[in-house]
Amino acid sequence: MAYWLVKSEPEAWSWDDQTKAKRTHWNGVRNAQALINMRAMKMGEEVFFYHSNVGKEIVGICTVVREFYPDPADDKSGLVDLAASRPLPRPVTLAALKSDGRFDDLGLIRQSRLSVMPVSAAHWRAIMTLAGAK
DNA sequence: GCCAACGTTGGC
DNA sequence: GCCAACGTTGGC
Repeated sequence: MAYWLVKSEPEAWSWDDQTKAKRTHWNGVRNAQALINMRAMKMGEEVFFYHSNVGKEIVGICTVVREFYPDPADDKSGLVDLAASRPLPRPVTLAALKSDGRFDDLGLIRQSRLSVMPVSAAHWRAIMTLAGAK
């Protein structure tokens, strides 16, 4: 069971939008590394939903409801489907992760431009604790 | 196949 | 709004 993190600018697509939509096609990813990560996502795996630019915090958790498939509209891209699962009781900010010290090798901090990345089980648990979630 | 120029992302 | 980091493009 792997864990993931996806980023979205809330002005383009926010956690509220994701919650209302129930299930979305996560499309428009062109970055090679992000696509490799998307290919590795399996049904039912959990994904942190991070607000970039505005908020800069992890706000909720989605689950993978459809594994990677090619984008019919763009042969250089592909999709996974994500469904909102639950919000975090307390969002975890980028500043909090940076000042904590345990997350220096988290993709979000190490490679800030990557939009889809794996999260280790240890990091996942630590972030869940910071969020006041189980 | 190299690399300079350019575009985009995202933190500050 | 600025700029660093990094990906992509195109001329050679």
